[in-house]
Amino acid sequence: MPELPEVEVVRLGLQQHVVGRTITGVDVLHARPVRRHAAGPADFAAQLIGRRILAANRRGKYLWLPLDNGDAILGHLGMSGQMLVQPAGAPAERHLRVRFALNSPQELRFVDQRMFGGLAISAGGAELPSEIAHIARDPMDPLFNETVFLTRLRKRTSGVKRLLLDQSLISGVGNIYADEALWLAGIHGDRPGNKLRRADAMTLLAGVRRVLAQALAQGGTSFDALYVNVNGERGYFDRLLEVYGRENEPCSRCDTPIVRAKFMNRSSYFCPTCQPRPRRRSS
DNA sequence: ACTACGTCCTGCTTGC
DNA sequence: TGCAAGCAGGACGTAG
Repeated sequence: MPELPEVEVVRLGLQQHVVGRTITGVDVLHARPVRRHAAGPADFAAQLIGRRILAANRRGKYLWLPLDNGDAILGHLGMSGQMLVQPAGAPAERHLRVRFALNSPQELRFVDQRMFGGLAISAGGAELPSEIAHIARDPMDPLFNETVFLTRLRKRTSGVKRLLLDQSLISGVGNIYADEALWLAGIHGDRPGNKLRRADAMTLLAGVRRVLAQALAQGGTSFDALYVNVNGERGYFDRLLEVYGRENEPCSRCDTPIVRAKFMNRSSYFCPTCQPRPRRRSS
């Protein structure tokens, strides 16, 4: 479940190991992850041969690699995507989808079990791919406009959890860190945005920033091992999590058992004492 | 413009 | 033991 901290860890790894390299070969092993490249897998590969990678950038949970012809490789890890830097001769991973040979002993591999993620070429997208122009800046971005965010948030009628997951409003937050931030702020995710006082909204934003920063600070080791664990078996964020995945465990603030609820076909975790449910909207 | 819901994927876990 | 259903979930398309 890569969210901002995990994607940023990947970006840093790409910056270190891939930027400056030239692509000498592309092997698309499964068409699905390049589905957003309309011209198809063969064209995807052909266009990239010989291109040099100039940088590794991120907007929200999207990554892009600007190329020396003004285009960019645009990527999203989805739920289970990994960017791995491996020795060229290393055995193929079970879910290896795309392999990039480089002018280097190492190659770049896109591995993705569930294939919600993918790669595409963004024409002229080196600066910022037009495909992700609608994605808001993330709250750690120096150019994130706090005032605009707070104002927009407090005009919306949806529950704040849904709003935190709206990447056009604020990017980088997923299901896990949304729950953590709401717990930090003591706000229930069902509270409508337009029912938040400005101080509540600011507390919530502070919670988002705090949990993202803490997770990022813990996140450096995964890519050093050339492996980003996105399947949750051994996530090193586990010990930081206060509510996510902790159903029936005592809240660290008040000992009330954490509750799990269904939300948007997925789970939400919260403390019913620290995060009281809003009064139900009369219909 | 905003809201809400369904869909895409695979593999692990759960239940009968 | 076997099989099916449930579950995980980010982003997008669609309808209202």
